[in-house]
Amino acid sequence: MIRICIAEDQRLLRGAMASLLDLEDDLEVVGEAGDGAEALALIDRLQPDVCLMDIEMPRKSGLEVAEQLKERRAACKVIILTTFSRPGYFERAVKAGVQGYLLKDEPVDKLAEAIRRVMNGRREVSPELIFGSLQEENPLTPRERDVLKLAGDGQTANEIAASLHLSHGTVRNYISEILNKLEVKSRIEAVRLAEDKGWL
Amino acid sequence: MIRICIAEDQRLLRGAMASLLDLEDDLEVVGEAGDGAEALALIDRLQPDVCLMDIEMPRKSGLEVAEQLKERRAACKVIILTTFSRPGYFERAVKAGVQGYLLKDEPVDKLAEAIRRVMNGRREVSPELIFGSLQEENPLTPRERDVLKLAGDGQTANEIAASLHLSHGTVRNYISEILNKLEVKSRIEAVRLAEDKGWL
DNA sequence: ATCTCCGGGTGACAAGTGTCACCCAAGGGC
DNA sequence: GCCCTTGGGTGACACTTGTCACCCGGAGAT
Repeated sequence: MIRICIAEDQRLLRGAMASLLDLEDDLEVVGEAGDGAEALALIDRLQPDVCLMDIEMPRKSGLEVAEQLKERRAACKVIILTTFSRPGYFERAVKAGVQGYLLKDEPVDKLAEAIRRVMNGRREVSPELIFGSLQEENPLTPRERDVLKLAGDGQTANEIAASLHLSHGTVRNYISEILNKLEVKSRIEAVRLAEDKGWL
Repeated sequence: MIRICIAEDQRLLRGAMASLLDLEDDLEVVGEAGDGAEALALIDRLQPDVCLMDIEMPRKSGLEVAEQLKERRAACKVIILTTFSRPGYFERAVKAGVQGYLLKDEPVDKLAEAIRRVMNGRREVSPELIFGSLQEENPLTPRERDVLKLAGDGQTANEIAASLHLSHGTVRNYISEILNKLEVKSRIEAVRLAEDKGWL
């Protein structure tokens, strides 16, 4: 019997997946979590074989949870299950050593099969990921990311400078550099593009 | 037997809901669509009793579909099923005469019940909507919305002016007005806020 | 010990942004 | 006929943005 935890913030989808997986003879959903922090606690307590993990959840993202599980050398395997085929997310997930990365666009019947295959030591990845995203890695340095995040909140160059203890001019240099790395003409486009790719 | 169509772009959720609803004796899922245009065609062809409708879908949003069904005086009832409790969406849905508006955060078991109640002539609305959103109506005029949308794509005042056949100065007046209606300091914040509220 | 790279900084310029006061024409209401 | 609102416009001002050329000091490589 494979013991499963589900971490997913949309109650509807979470409940629906749990009901369906429970119908399978060899699968058992032992716990459900509605956010990342809860998921981590649940896995600690229940020691399931595998966890289906959404990425964008309140309190702690699925990627953070996966990273922390890796740190603690937890036995629980992780299958990321998300809407987004953002290259940045995928890259981070792989580095966190997850066993699977599936898109919510996959048909339901693939789900149980994927879980079984992962339990047999295989890796499961939705094909879109390999094509679309690989090798399109994050061109932004950590500092540039900091700047861009704040710009995304609508902060002005001066405000960003204050938040980051930099000078006003330096911030503008960073932004200028970001714009030409991303090949766009304004902060707004840069923020949109970076968010879209999961580069934050 | 209640005949149901499901319009939802996430295949996983769509499939899961279909399987679960089909387990109920009095419900039958007769069709599934992955985008708005497909949904409209499907409803035309199959004449189901009720349609579960996501909002943010490719090609045509669930709100557009609902509006067009109303225009054609279609018999099919509509239950909106979405992640977003955006006031603007809810308002539009009500105007389009939908019978239900549920959040994907609802537990699964509510779903079948909601469908039955709607078929009995009742209205079904997730409680969050009433509180959070009502009476927080869109403060933007149609023209202001046009301007803000383009600004959201990263267009400059001049570009927006050209797209809308306005003068550069007028565009800036609009933006200035938008900023103080929305009580924010920059276009970026304005775009974020408006998108978040569903005011587009 | 020198060289080069890198994070950070400066100053100047052109263009874009936000604000404000004010203008004009077309309707609507009365 | 008059008043008021509405959509659009102008011009000026101060500030912010984006770009560019160039400077500085510390760390690594050789």
